[in-house]
Amino acid sequence: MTTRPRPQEGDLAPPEYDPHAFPPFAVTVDLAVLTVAAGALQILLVQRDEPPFQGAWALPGGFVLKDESVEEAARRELAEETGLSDTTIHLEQLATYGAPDRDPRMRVVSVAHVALVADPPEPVAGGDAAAARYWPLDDLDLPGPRAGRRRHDLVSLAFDHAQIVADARERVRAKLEYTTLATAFAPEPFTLSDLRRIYTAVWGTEPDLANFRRKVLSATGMVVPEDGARPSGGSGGRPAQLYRRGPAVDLRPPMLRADVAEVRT
Amino acid sequence: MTTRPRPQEGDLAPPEYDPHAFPPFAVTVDLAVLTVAAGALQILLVQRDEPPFQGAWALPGGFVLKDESVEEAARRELAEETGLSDTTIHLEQLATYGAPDRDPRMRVVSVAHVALVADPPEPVAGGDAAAARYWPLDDLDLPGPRAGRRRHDLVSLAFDHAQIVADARERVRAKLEYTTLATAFAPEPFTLSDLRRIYTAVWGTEPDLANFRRKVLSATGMVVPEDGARPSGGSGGRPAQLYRRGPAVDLRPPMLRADVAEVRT
DNA sequence: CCTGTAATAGTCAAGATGACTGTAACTGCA
DNA sequence: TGCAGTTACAGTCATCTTGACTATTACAGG
Repeated sequence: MTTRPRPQEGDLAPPEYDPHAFPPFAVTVDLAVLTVAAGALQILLVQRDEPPFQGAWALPGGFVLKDESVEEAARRELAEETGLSDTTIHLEQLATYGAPDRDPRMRVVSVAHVALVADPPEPVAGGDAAAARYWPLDDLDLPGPRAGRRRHDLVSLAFDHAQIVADARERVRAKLEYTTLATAFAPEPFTLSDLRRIYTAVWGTEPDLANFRRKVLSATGMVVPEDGARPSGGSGGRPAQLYRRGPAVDLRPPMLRADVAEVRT
Repeated sequence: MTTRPRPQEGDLAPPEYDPHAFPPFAVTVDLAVLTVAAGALQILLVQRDEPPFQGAWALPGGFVLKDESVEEAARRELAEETGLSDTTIHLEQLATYGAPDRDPRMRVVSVAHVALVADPPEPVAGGDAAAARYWPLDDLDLPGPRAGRRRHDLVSLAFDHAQIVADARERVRAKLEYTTLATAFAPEPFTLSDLRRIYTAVWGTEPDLANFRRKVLSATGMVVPEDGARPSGGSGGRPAQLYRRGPAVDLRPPMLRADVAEVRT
């Protein structure tokens, strides 16, 4: 049995109820705000204005306040950092990161979230950030196999945020397989080519054009055709049918990536 | 902008570094320790010995200590509650639950984990628990559709633990589809019938016998045959080939459940 | 009106799945 | 010893899905 630390004063724990001593933690939310732009998966980062990791790029985030839930804190930070207060934005919990030394200042447990936005506005640098912008994930120094880029060309991230970004990417890659989540990346209305470009950007491989169409259209409820106007492409070629997001959330059977290793460690 | 609470004294946050005020939280881990026994998916619960929810059944868990990671806390609690200190036990993070009122005593954020154990020993009731035992999930009052049981026949859980258990079940059901995780429920060595009984218990539906065999055996690295002894069944019938867990973790293409609704909200 | 480009439609073989039927190897009992 | 019951294992066949292609259609621009 491990020894428990001594009791701690705190206005949240009335003495008559407090059953045990407990160590106080700061709880934060970190946001992996992802979008697809210029054919690449991109993520919102803010440049830190103060130590530690001053000048380094980090995920936006902040403390969970006294009277809000973790989910509410994530929505609030998302609105503050992106200007997107839309409650229809896809936001889901990713995982919680709680190594004792992940923040040198104090004991912080961070609940990371993934948000998927279509066509976001320019981000605003908040109070504690020198700058804010979207970065292609291929430009970041993330754990795991790097595809032929030298390390010093890559942006390195503060704290354990590289791990969080890598986990977020894997989550999204997997979810494109067995959910209709790709539609959350596309501004409405969209064409099937738009949707395929999203898969290409996220997976790094290009699904076969005709088979992709067949799969998406046969998946009931993934997309619904937008009747009426089907504007000209603009760049030559036959104008495409427009679609909106459908009510389905699962994609069954899934659309599998080709090149995933069978054995993972 | 929300007003931030006033600074708080704490030995973890040296004043010269502390950049912001932050509200202190207790951080706990909750464990959903699952096993398959008597043809049913079962979960380890402890009976609470003190208020709130005195006498009610709850998930085992405890505080994350000052110098351990969240994962270490989960492993420690798992060993304390089940007597299983084996590091090979499958333990993964589920989600974090942080509603402000989830514990009436104080502000607690809990990182829930799922553990899968094969053939666990009798649990020991720890210091703050009156009893500890495995319960079939079908006997618990969980959110979501209840299959023809009257509510007052069911055990209700403390705090938001019913939601956590429901989420844990859905996680495990889904993971049996696209990973080889079912083997974690089976004591080694096991037969293919043992493995099929696990799918039956977790999903609530019985995969076709022959097709299940074909799928598992054609999935490279899911199981490896145990050569040598193939003991008699004991209960009549042809003795079965024995297997051990293979190195593969993913099951591609997945083995899909039949009856999942296409549209989820 | 011809050419380039992108969208859409269809074809065909290979692979995977669902629903079966048949055979083998054991135990227990008459 | 042999028969019935039980479980494991093997194989078949139609259907569904996928991967890899090949047309055809509808536009823009010269």
